[in-house]
Amino acid sequence: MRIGDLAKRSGVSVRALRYYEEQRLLESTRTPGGQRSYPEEAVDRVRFIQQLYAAGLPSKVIVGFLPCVATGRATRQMFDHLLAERDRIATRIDELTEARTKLDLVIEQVVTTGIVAEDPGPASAP
Amino acid sequence: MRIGDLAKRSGVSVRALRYYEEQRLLESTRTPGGQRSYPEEAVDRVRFIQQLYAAGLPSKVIVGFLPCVATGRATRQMFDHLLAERDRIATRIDELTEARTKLDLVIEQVVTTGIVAEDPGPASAP
DNA sequence: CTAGAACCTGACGTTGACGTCAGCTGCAAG
DNA sequence: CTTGCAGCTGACGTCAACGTCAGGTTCTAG
Repeated sequence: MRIGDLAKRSGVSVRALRYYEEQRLLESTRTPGGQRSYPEEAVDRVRFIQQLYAAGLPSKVIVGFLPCVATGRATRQMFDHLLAERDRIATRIDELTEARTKLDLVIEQVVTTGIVAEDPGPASAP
Repeated sequence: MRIGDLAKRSGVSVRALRYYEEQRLLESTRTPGGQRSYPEEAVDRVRFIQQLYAAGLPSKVIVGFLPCVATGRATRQMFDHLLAERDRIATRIDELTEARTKLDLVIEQVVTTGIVAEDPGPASAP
């Protein structure tokens, strides 16, 4: 598969894929002409990388994790790191849940207080 | 309350608070000497801002929301915007949950496959 | 009254994940 | 063969949310 196809199938830009390679997150073989070629599994791998990015992990951390993912083995240090990041994500989920709840409150407030036709202005009495 | 106290109490840096003011997220009165002074509610407000930041909302969007929060009123457009952001956060939560699940799988894999004393190296058979 | 901690503005630096542009090359179709 | 899209490298640009430094002012404890 060529880089443009992988980009479309995984939903990221061509530039992003080259960046991932630069960061050693993604490998490719090359055609005799020097063009990148990817196997099918690359699609899943890119999606996985995107998920970890979305979870707030920087590329250097992801690079450290990929061997564990591939082999199922890890040093003590990497294992602890895995646990720590898992907890960080869990915490993040809690924060987001709280934020969503607060937004829900605001939305409900707006619904019961009323939707206004024009700009409410700088919050003074009519 | 002075800026240093607010920083400690809300857990953000002094620089961040000045930045919030610059972005019109936070107001302050000034002492005759020109120093910022905050009321008690500022602590909650800063925490709220932090939560929205953590949820991935950029400052310009937050600025738009603050009037709704304060007044409970919104234009149709702002209301739709609120709903959209709420959904974005919900989606984000789902993504994070999936990422956590995947990390859990990796962790379990490592636990059952074994923790290794040294660097596992470039993934070859022993 | 004075030392020094806390504050002020203004401006430049940082970081990560790409976007974008330039200039060149590979490759499949007609 | 040539057209032209897709790909290549290299390098600079961007954007947000601050960090940090300089050079000066205000506040407060003693």
